[in-house]
Amino acid sequence: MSINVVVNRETTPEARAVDTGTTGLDLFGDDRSIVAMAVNGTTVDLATLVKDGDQISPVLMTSPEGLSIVRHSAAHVTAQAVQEIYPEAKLGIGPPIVDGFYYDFQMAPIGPDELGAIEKKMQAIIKERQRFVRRVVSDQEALHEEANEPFKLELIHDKGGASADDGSSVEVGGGELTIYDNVRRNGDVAWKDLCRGPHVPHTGYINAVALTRTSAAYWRGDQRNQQLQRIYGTAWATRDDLKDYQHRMEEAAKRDHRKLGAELDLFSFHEHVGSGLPLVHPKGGVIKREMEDYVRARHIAEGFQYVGTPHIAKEDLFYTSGHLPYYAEGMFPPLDDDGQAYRLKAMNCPMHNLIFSSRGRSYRELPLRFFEFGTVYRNEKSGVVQGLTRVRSITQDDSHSYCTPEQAPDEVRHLLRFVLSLLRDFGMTDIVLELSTRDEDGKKKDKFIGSDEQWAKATKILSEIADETGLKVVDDPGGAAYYGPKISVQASDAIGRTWQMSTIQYDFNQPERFGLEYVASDGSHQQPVMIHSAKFGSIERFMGVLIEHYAGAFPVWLAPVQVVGIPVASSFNAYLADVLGKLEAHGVRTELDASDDRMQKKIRNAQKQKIPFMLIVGEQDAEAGSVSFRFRDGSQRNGVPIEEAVEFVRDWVASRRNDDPKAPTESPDPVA
RNA sequence: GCCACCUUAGCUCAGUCGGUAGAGCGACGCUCUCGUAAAGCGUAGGUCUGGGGUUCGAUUCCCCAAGGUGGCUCCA
Repeated sequence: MSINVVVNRETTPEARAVDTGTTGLDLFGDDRSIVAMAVNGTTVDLATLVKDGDQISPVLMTSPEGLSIVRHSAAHVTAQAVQEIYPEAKLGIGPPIVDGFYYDFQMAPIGPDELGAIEKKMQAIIKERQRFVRRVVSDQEALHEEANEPFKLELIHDKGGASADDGSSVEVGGGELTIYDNVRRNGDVAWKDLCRGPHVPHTGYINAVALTRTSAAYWRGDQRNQQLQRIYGTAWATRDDLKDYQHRMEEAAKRDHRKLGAELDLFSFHEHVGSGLPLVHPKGGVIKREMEDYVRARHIAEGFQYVGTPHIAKEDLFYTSGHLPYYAEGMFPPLDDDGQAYRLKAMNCPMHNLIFSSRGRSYRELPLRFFEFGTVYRNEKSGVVQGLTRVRSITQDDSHSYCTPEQAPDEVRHLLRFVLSLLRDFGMTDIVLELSTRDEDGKKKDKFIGSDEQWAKATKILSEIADETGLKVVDDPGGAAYYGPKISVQASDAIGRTWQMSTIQYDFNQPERFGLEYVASDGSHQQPVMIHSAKFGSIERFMGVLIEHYAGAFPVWLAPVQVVGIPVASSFNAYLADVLGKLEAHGVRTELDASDDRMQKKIRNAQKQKIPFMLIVGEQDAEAGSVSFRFRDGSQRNGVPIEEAVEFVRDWVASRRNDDPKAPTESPDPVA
């Protein structure tokens, strides 16, 4: 194996001791390890990197570890630039994160306008190629050196209390305190920061960095603490990588469901309705209806019974369920009707419980599965609503399975398999499971009800079944519902962002609260276990995710308009209308573009609407009794006899396939 | 809920250092009847998000509200 590296032997004493016999190699590190960081340079054999028994770990700048080091170093340069411009700014923490880094400061609020000046200063620091020099200090020295940095002092006292998003401490670690100095060529220390490291050898390694946004963030992520100003940036090994990243962000913005929702006329929001309350337009309605129809049919096939419940109920019901007071702040305030308080429902389970208990239940009926599209209302805080992915009226494809304790594991297994198969039917295949459990270290223990034994048992069942799927399972301690642990399904969209979709929750509390029971085979009264599950989580969110997943180019079966007829001139309208009529007889959704636009313009419009089939007819097709296809990918299939074309489209629509129709590729040279 | 930023025609955006506004697309009308991503000409369309204040005068400056964007916190 060989890597590309560049040399500077003066970085550390350890590095100086290594003579690799090559040029262009930069070594840096600390007492425990020496690291060679590679950039685009000459190729060096790794064997030459071992000297006098020292093992040198090579880090490619483009590797995850290398990028993380580069980003963390970029965070330092950001902080250095900020303190040069705003000397009163106090340092929080500055860890690397996915695709970049941030640094928190206590300072007057800044906005995007200030970022340009900071970036300019950073470029100057980078140009100076200031060396990052690691220094081990005693607690006393650290306290003395960081006397002007109150947040760092707090970290020194706590020895590493602050953690980055990934849970690791970036400031303090390994049992000893270290300070990194940024040293100029002439030996002056330009800046320093309490930091665990490691860092790149010098600031010149940070050659592709950009500040991206500002924000406020609570010190140590706790709402009770003061808010600091956070500056986010992105950094990459090369400028090309940075450009690629920026390009990816632009592409992601293009498929933003909020933008596509307007462009494709799927849904809208109106300030007179309220934040987070979507209005579904006819074309969005088609998608919603197709989703619901399919999901309803699948549920019925899987043994669920379709039920219906009202949107409001007397407040007492939610006290019985425990949602009040546990979930009070997520619910809308009470509606008063002559002294009787009603609430908009924030969940469907209490009402399903009442259907269960409406008559005596036998063990022979179990598992009993109720399902509905229940719209629930959650009073999300003003800052959190976002497009369709975070709304205040949520249509859940909600089901509750009531079963005997013995049946519970199989029911969970059944539900999980069902959920995964449904997601696959919608083209979502990149799936990660999350196991949300009670917070065992007790910080929020009062948020959960039930005995330790119940929790342990339920958690064990879910954990084992999650593992059975062979999918990646991520732990989410403290993320459980108040009544029990849950498995949630995170699906990735086409550009790799993950979204929480489905959820399967094990509930031993509500059956007790509602006094649910069934008569067992021995005549005794027993309490069922209840399993909540939502397959899409919310129809709205899933629709938003689907829009982004397909970038608006829905598979044929979901496309609001499946076929558009485009006449070359208006004299072919009647001919096309006839063809479209044949398709509609098979349930195909069609439109005829009879506008005054040129054919080219109509194609452009259909293309922008991402309609899967364009049927084009001019004189040639009209005379031949045929039509010509143009597919979304731009490919064509011309002169197709009408009957064949109708059959082709009909079959495609009926198949619910998720791939995209296109012209058959030419067979590769049949004669030769 | 917190911080920053944003809100001008249906959409995307100019503009006014305080003197009540403009383009492109879209819509509508007319002409053209055309073979695979934008024909030409014309017309209509705005209490410059809402309310209050400062001012002779506010779309522009200040305050409040609503809605949105990016984060934080939260998310059954």
